[in-house]
Amino acid sequence: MLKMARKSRASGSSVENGSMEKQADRIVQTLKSKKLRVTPQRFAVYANLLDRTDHPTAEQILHDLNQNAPTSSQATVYTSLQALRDVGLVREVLLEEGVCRYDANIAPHHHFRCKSCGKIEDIAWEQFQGIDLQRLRSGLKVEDYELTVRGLCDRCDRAS
Amino acid sequence: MLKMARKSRASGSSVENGSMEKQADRIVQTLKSKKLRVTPQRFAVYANLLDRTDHPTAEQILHDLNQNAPTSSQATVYTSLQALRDVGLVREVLLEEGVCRYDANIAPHHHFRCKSCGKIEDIAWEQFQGIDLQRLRSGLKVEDYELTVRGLCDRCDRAS
DNA sequence: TCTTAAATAAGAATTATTCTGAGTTTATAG
DNA sequence: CTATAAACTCAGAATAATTCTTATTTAAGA
Ligand SMILES: [Mn+2]
Ligand SMILES: [Mn+2]
Ligand SMILES: [Zn+2]
Ligand SMILES: [Zn+2]
Repeated sequence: MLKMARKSRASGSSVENGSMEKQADRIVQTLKSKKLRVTPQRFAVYANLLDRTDHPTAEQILHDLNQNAPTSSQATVYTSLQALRDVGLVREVLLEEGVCRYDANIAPHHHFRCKSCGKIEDIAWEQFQGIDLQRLRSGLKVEDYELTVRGLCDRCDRAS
Repeated sequence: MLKMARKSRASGSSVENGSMEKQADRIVQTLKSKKLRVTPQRFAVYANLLDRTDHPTAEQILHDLNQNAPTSSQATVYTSLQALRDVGLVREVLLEEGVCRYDANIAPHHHFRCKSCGKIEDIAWEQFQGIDLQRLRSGLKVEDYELTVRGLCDRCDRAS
């Protein structure tokens, strides 16, 4: 069970290229910098999330990780996600009722969700500069904000 | 069980004032206009939601309605909310993981959520005019959007 | 290498929501 | 004012997502 993380840190086998190793090292350093122990399960969850941009659910991550060899239990995927969220390495994205999605992109950004296929896409922060939060009711102290845009993605728009 | 809706339509008793009646009539008309049958339970759910601005959960509505006499079952509160949402008379507000809140304010508006006490407050649509959706990646067809602002409310800001 | 606080995992528990099916009610048409 | 049929309600069962419990294992520092 430990193999994977070990392997990523040890100098790789024949087919592995250097960039994957470097990425693994970066993940290890990131976790350590947050005082999180580097376990194979936690590593796998975070690496998986960093590797995708589709804002998966816990269930989808679990399925993806265990699709070949068993890697993490359900409970561990949930607690890994909580730990990663608690230290600010991942955030949750709430756009549908009863569905909690996760995102390793912690830079401020907005989201677009296709009403037809459910696809979620990041919108760069710079896309919406003009937002003037000063005009909010006085008394409210703003810490952060985010825009949610809904509509049709390319594919679904064409199909309809 | 039927009493409440009947009473609201019949010419009122001694203590009732006219505006409550008118409000009840308006609700009845609104439901009819959406081709929803006017049942006491559905009326109660919608009236309750129109009467508050705190974006309650289904559970909170249920509790509120049944606090004196039994009014609606849990299943009925859920299906009433679904029916009201399906015809566009209420919308759901998703700001916390695993919590679905409801809102009878269907005019476009934004939300503020206090990170400390969880209070949710509406932000008028006009507050943020400057948002330029044209700058979105071409290919995405925008249908609507909403801003979520997080921070501290008056009370929590003062207390901290 | 030793030590131990932290993490994992299987399965039970909890919680929110939906489903089922039998009985009731609303709205309408005669 | 009835009769009728589709729509609705409700109790309780079912489902699904997430959390909890606890015994066992492990990462990482001394
Ligand atoms: Mn994102
Ligand atoms: Mn609102
Ligand atoms: Zn789509
Ligand atoms: Zn507050």
